Amino acid sequence: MAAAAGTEERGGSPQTIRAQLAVREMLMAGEIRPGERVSELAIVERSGASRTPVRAALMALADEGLLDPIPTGGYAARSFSVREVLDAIELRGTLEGLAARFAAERGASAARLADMRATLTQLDAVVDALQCNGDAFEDYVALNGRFHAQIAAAADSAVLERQIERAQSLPFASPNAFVAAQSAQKRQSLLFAQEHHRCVFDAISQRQGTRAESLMREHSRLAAQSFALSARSGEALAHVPGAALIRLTAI
Amino acid sequence: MAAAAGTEERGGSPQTIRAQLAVREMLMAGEIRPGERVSELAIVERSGASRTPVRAALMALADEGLLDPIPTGGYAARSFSVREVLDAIELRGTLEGLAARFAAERGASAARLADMRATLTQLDAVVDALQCNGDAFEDYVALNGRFHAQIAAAADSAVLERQIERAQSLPFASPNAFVAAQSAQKRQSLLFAQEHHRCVFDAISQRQGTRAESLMREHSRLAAQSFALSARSGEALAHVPGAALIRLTAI
DNA sequence: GAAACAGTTTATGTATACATTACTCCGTGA
DNA sequence: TCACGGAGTAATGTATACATAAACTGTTTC
Repeated sequence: MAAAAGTEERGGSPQTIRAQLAVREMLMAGEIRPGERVSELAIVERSGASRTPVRAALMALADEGLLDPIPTGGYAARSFSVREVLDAIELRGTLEGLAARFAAERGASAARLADMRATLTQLDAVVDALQCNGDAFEDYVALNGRFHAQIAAAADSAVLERQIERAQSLPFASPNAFVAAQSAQKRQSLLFAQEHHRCVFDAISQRQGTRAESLMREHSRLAAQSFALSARSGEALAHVPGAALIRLTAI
Repeated sequence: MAAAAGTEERGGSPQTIRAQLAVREMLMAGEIRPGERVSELAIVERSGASRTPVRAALMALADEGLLDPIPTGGYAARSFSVREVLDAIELRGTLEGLAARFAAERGASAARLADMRATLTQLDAVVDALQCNGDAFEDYVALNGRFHAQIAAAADSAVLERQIERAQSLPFASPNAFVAAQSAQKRQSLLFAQEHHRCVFDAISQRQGTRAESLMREHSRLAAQSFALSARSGEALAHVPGAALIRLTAI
């Protein structure tokens, strides 16, 4: 379900999608371990689709970064180091920073700004609720993702939006989603994050491109720090298993 | 040949590569016009490969941004506006700016720095030669591409390097390659570009991350201006045909 | 006992046949 | 003349059969 939120309008044929989901499930369930070869036949048996759409699914997943092509043929499940995760977070922040700049310089429409403001208001409510219980965390993830997507869209650049989508599709773009709600410290960082969101929004609506960009990058640095902290405290493994990485977006 | 320089180690099966080349050739030759549907059967007849590898090739090209998926199935040749080209150039500059920062902050190895210095020296010679005749322009494109690739590699981040590769693979990332040599004004801009290259290199070797990043972004702005000028003077079309866009890298 | 070679098995690369869907064209009716 | 509908065609989606290459295992030899 969490995965579905990020892949709402995934293009592709029905059987190809089924095969993709099967691979994701197998990775989540740990049936395929990092570094291990992903056999076409195994996916065929699991998904019920034939080899052609399975091949298409594997190609797409490899392109997404979830699988690694093997030189002699076929694919292997990838594993990720903490440093790679940090790089991915910074990369995403850089791209979204550029988007924030574009949104500010090109002048986001009043309708877009209103939408973003609405999202921020909803986020406020969810963050408040999170101070009491952790149940609303899925909501936070969804709303946060929406806000970031709204900025990417406000940049009004299909080229950039596409690239951001790709950077997000990196499974490790922000894998701290599911740990972030665990400690009080993390909840506190969500308050900071929400403050950042508001600052970025203000900069965009005031057409301050440079400021919007640097704020967005600073925002991503918070996410990186938060993840680095988790990694150091053992909440995240040095080599995070692919299973845990399907989760999406936070901070 | 120019295309081959950028796609040296393209992975994939033999027949898939043949099919990809066939599509590129058909786009270059204008046999497929922007917006037009790319028929699988046409590629099959042209390339000699069967439908399975042709499908794989089309998927890869669509992923590269050269083709657009049609909702009901199949792909269409894309066309690009001047603004999209400018966005792509700025995007690439932003990513390479981040790479320059990483290279500076993480400390590129002496060997890497020596390699970059060697490339710069060769570039100097080629730029000098270009002041006399335009024959050496292919060399300039190749060397320039190598320098940029060296920076991407010096960042020592597989995640970022991969993303840069993708941004470069956008066919319109810097399509002014083949027009840049035409006028004396353009040749002059290559001198500026080379000056930028040296500045970026100095910043990296002096471990000045922020300066390296901003210099790289400024460098990309030069490329954007150069292209914008070409576009305004009619050297580039408002909607550049895909044919002209297979060319790679300049400035 | 270890290493190398050969045979077998299993995997992917490739080709093609079949099914299904979308688009087009022609005809009929208003 | 225009609009609606149906049939035909051509496209992609899917499945499977075949070819080839790689990996593994077993045996043999040093």
